[in-house]
Order: sequence, then structure tokens, then C-alpha cells
Amino acid sequence: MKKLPDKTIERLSMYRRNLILCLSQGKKYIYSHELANDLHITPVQVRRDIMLIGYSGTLRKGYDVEEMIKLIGTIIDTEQGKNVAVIGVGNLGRAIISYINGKRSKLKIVAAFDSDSEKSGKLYAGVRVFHLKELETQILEKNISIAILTVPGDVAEEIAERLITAGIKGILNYTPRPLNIPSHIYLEEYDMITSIEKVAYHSKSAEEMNYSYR
Amino acid sequence: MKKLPDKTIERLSMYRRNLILCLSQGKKYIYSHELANDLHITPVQVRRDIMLIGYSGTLRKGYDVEEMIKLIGTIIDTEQGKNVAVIGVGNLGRAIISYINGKRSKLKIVAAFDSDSEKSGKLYAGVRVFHLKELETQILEKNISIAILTVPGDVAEEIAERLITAGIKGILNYTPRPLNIPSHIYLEEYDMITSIEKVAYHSKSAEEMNYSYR
DNA sequence: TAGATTGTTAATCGATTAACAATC
DNA sequence: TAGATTGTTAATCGATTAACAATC
Repeated sequence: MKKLPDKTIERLSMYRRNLILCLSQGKKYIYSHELANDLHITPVQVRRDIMLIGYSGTLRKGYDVEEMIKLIGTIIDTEQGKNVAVIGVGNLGRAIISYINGKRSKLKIVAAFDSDSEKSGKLYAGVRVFHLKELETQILEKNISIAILTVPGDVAEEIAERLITAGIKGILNYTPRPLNIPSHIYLEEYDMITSIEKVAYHSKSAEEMNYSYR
Repeated sequence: MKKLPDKTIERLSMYRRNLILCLSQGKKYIYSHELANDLHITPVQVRRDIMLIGYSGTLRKGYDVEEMIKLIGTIIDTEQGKNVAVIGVGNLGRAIISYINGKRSKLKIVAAFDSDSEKSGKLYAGVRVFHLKELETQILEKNISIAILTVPGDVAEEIAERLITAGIKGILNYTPRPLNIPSHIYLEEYDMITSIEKVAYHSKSAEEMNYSYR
């Protein structure tokens, strides 16, 4: 299959989340405008994405929920699945562990790491915590290819380097420090501050509009 | 000032985060290519954003870090600041509370809410937890205009409705359920699953490329 | 059938980048 | 000065949407 736009990949993930919800509610077919409503996008965009992945719906009933879930799986999952590590077992690390595991997913968190020896050996939502010094050995042993970084900013760079040397393939960086890493490692960064400042900015303008109505 | 593109707003927030870091390291001036490197974008884009907000650097020294921080503040902050509530005091809620407070920011988390009475009255990082039934009264009393949702998915919709009725202006939704709310309320949604699936997808292709080299 | 839907191309829109003048 | 930088317009690129044919 030819390469899909990055935005389409993102939406496929969201379609799937929604379709799984539909299925659990007993919904077997869905229209493009229903999916669109849920995700705050247009029906055309949904249909175009579906076209890009080579699926077809039925003219009257819409799209088959179960089939689409399966098809999206063949695109964004790997067959054998992937092992994931969470680095940093603070509040955020624990939130991620309990949120992602317990999901029916090809992605599995198989280890967590923390510099605090107190936490070593403990289990969070079924995931064992190792001391950071075991990072390299465990990544090798457990065949971990993806890391989620939730450590304090000032050690992010250093740990990223160790991860890369250990052969990790992708990093999801939740620390406030942007990482500078080789381009063959896929990097996704997210900072909550940016999101909340965006909301604040936009609700600021909303308020100003209110004022002008008075 | 004419309206700035949404993407520029996002980057302004990231520039500021970076500039503050520079300042703390004693760096007084910065070049566009330095900022660009940190944020994985191009120097032209940095200069264009800076042009859009009407700032000018000096030809040899680059941009004045402190001045730029101040200017970005006038654009994305409000003078009086904004009060924020976190709804749901699980791991993620607590992570957000401790992450955002303690930052020098115009955004202040002034209350947290949870349905678990055990948590009522407790403090997390200096923020008091209220029972969910006090949501409306506290929003009014504390003049809260922004809410961060970290409750379980199945109550997200219901709480969003209460928030809107209570007069909230913007919502940052971390639950896996997309919200269906009136368009005058600004809504930002983020699902970790999408981020991690994106990383998995891209590091999948990276691996396939590796295979083909062998 | 009429109406609602899908599938797809072409047009539009918006965001990024290339090119280059200006200047220290 | 030459080289490095900023500031800005025009061109390009990519993503979204409008338009519409097809069909149940």
C-alpha cells in the first residue's frame, strides 16, 4: 500500500477507538456522517480516508463496523504486536500504564523504569518496575521497541540517548524538553502546557466576543 | 492584532517554553535556527511566526530572549490570568496538577473535583479536592473558566454538560470519549492512544526498512 | 421513484518553504 | 569587506472541501 498521510493515520486510530465503542453498544453499521460528528470532522473527510485505505461501504447501510476495525488493524498494527516501556513511574507514568494496558491492543507495556529504588520490583497495573540502571538489559531481554518518556525534564536527553543506544525504534516524549535525536528514530512530542495554553488563548477570544455583546 | 493561525499559537507556546529555559541558562539572545533546531522546525518558520507577532530581532545577535517571552505573554496570556479546574483526581489528574502549578504561569489550577468522597478536602500540590457535587458552586465562586477533564470515559459527556451549564469557556478533554458540545465553547481533545499508535505505526515502517537492507 | 448515501476528482484553502533583498 | 543573519514576498506543497456521478 502506498504511504498514507500522517493526518490520516491519526484519524484511523480515532476511527478505530470510536468503532470499538460502537461495536460494544451493538451498532453493526455506521454512516460517514456519524463518524464525522463524533470526531468533529466532515463526512467527506471520513469517506476520503476510507477510500485511501481501500475499503468500501454499502450504499444504504454505511460501513461495516467490525470489518473496518479489522482493516484498520492491518494498517496501523503489526502482526506480532510491539513491546513498550514507560520510563518514569510518577503520576503520569502510572496513568499511562493503567490507561494503555487493559486495552485490547497490539501494544503492550512490558516494563517500567524509575530511578527511585523504592519503586523497584513493585507492580503497577500488572507492570513490573525496574531500576533505571537495568534499562539496557531489559530492553534487550524483553524486546522493547517503543519508549514513553515521563521523566523529569533535566534527565530526558540523557535517557533518550541511552534508549537509542539500546536500540529503541520510537519515542513518545511527554517531558517538556524537546529531544534532539537521529532521524531514523521516530519521535512524537507532547506538552500539556501547549494544549492548555491553546485552550486559554481561544477561550480568551471567546470572552472578548462576549464583552462586545454587552 | 489580526488573528494568528492556530499552528502559530501552538508554536508560540513552545517558543516561550524554550526561551524560558534559555533564560534560566543565562542565554540572552537566540538565533532563529537555534529555536528551530529545538522544536524540529525550520528557521524560516520561526522568523515568519515572529514576523506575524510583530517582533523584530537584531541582525547580528538574533532575538532578545527576555523581550520575546514578554511579547508572547501579551499574546497568549490574559492580564488577570485564568482559573482552571481539574475534574478527576486519578493518576492523570494529579500529574497535571503538579505539572502545571509551580509553573510561572497566568494559568492557575484553583480546584480539583472527584466523585470519591475519600479524596474530598485533601490537597494535591496545594490544590484542594472537592466532591463532584460541588462542581457548579465552586466554578462560580472561584471564577473558573477552563476545565481539564480526566474522568473515566463513561461520565465524560455528562460532566461536560454540567461544566457548560456552569459557564465554563474552554475544555481540555483527556478522556477517550469525544465530546459533543456547542461551538462557542472551545474544545481541545487529546488521546494518548492515538499518539502511541502513531509512534508504533511509524517505527513499524522504520523496521520494515531495516529488513529490506539485510 | 425520490432521497440518502458512497466514492472520487477537481478546486480551494491554508500552511510551509524557497528565494532573495536588506543589513550589520 | 564577506559572511551571517533577519524580514518578507511569492511559489509550492499538502490537506481539506466542493461538486457531482453512481447506486441502492
